[in-house]
Formats: sequence, C-alpha cells, structure tokens
Amino acid sequence: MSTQDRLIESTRALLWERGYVGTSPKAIQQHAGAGQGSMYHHFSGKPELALAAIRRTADELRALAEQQFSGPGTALERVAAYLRRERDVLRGCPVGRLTQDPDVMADPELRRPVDETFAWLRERLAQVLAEGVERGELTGLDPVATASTVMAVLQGGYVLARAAGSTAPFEQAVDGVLALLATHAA
Amino acid sequence: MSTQDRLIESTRALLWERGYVGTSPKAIQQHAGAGQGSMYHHFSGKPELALAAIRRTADELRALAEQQFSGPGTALERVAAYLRRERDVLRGCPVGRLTQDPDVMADPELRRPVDETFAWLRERLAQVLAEGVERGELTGLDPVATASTVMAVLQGGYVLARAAGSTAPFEQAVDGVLALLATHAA
DNA sequence: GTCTATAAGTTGATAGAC
DNA sequence: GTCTATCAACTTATAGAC
Repeated sequence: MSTQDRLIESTRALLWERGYVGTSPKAIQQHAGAGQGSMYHHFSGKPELALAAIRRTADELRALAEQQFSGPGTALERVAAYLRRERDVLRGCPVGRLTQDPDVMADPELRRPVDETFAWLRERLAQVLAEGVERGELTGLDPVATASTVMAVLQGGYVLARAAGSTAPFEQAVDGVLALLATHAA
Repeated sequence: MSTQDRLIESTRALLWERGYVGTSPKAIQQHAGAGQGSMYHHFSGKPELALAAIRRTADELRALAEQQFSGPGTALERVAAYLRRERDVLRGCPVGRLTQDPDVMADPELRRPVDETFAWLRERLAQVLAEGVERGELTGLDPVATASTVMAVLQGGYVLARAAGSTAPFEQAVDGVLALLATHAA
C-alpha cells in the first residue's frame, strides 16, 4: 500500500472513531507512519484528505449494501439480509457518524457524499420494497415511507447500541421492525 | 440567571451543536459572557461542566417524553404523539448526539446519564405498548422489541434528516413506522 | 517524495491580583 | 467571585533542505 493510500485508510479509521473535529493531521500521520512533509505533499490539507476518505467509505458502503439488495430471495428476505448483515454495531455507521460532525456538514464538498449515499440507499430500498409489492410478496405498505423507516431503524439502532454499550437494543430494534413487516407478507 | 447557570446553559447549547471534542472552555466562556477565572471558580474543568450540562439535558428530555407517554389517548395515539411532538429535527437529539462523542463514551461519569436516559425511554415505551396490548388496543406485537424499534426510528430519523439537510426523511420514517403499527391496532 | 524547522493560534488549565 | 497573566502542549499549516 502506498503512503497516499495509508494516509487515506488512516483518515478513514480515525474519522470513524473520533470524527472530523477530533482527528488531527498529526494523529493521521502517526497512524499512517508518515511524516508531516509527506502528508502535505500528497494532500493540500485536512479537508482534502477527509474528502478522499469519506468518498472511499461511502463507495464501500454502497457496494456492500447492493450485495444484499441484489441478492436472492423475496423483498422481505433481502431487507432482512441487509438489516442482519454482519456489522460492527458498537462502532456505528461510518457514514451516519459524519452527520454529527458540524465541520463536515458545513462544507458542501464533504457533505455531498454523505447526502448522496443516504439518498441512494433510500431509493434502492424503496425499489426493493416496490418490487415486493409488485410481485405480490408484500401488501398494504408504502415503499418510500417504509424505506425511510428501515434505514432509520438501522441508523437509530447504532445510536441505541452505543448508548447502552451493548448490541442488544440494535438487535431488538431490527427484530421489531422485521416482525412489523412480516405482517404485510403475503 | 447566575453566572453558574449561564455557563451550564452555554455548555448545553455548544455540546448539542459541536459535541464535547468540538467545544472548548474558551468558547463556553465567550457564549456565557464569563471570564476564564469565573469558569474555573465554579467548575473544576471541562468534564465537570459537561457533566452538569448533560444531566440537565437528560432530565429535560425525560420530562418532555413523559408528557406524551402519560397523556390522553390509546397506546398507539400516545406513541404517535411522542414521535410527532414538535422537534427541532435538523438539530438532532441532544442526548443521542453524545453517543458519537468518543471522549464522552470513554468517561463512565459522562456516559451514565446517556445510558440511563435511553434505558428509561425504552422501558417506558415498552410499558405504554404493553398497556395497549393488555387493554386490547394492540395485538400481535412484542412490546419490548417494538419499543426499541420506535426509539430507533426516532434516533435514525434525525440522522437521515441531517444527512439530507431536510426534515422529509424523518417524517417519512415516522409515517412508515406508524403505518406498520396501525396494522396491529384492534 | 520525505524530512526537519518554524510559526501563529488554540486548548485546557494554574497562579495570583483585586 | 471575577480578572489578567502565564503555561505546556497541540493544531494546522508553510518553508526549505535533502
């Protein structure tokens, strides 16, 4: 892995763990095993490095989600696969985390990948649910509203788990929404 | 309002907006119109001030929620009242926000009010739902899992709204879960 | 490409005057 | 109680040698 790549990967890890405000260029350099001059040679500063890191994280998250959405099974089974995919629940969502970072949300460039990722997820989930309705697998639900609900359960589940220091509330929240959805399965 | 109170209120506002890591004693002093010596006279430092602020915010949140939980109407109506209560959605939840603050979660004292608030909310919501089941207003749902789901929709709704820079995804998520719950109303 | 030196500003806090 | 002075460490860079 190149120094440039190590810098991006280190920024990704620190952004996830400590957020943008809590991540200093010095910490990134130490984590990447790179000197100060090296970092400023490859990137103009903290914002450019963060942008590269955020884009990579967003791309990865979309690719992972698409695996579940385009996988086998009914719409409900694919939504369940998405929600129950193996996750590091206590670390939270690396993209959702950024919404709490005022300096990220204040910068249109840094903010865009976050906005776009969630918009794509909502549309893709709504598509999956609409397919389920179309095929008669699901009845009596609004795909668009339900897509937002499913995503909110995921993002909120992370919050509850971190507050409790336990994955239990996350799992309960997922079980709860899947039980509610099961009522609408044909 | 006393200087001590102004310092606590300023810390509450800044903690909500910028988080613990992003809030400096200097910023608190400026916001409160207090000098450095004054701040260190009333509080031993940033952690003690944050603890006072977090406790006050947590107490307020519980009191507000209890208004909806103990209000009039069926279980489902009270859950809907809670979810649809007037909120500053784009600012997010002042308690949920703290779960993304590594320095808060690493300190057992600062963390406790966050943990306790969410635990209390989950139990209280489960109670309301269990009452609904008991009274025959709701059928075929698990009060404990559903309580976690409802809270997750709320916390996740904030995340989606901030990502989108719009309250729309929050409202969709709430509408979606209430529609799912309505299926279980007698 | 990577290194060291330097710098202006901030952070979180202490000391002591008033 | 509140103020100013001071502090060591850190933040986010820039400059220039190698």
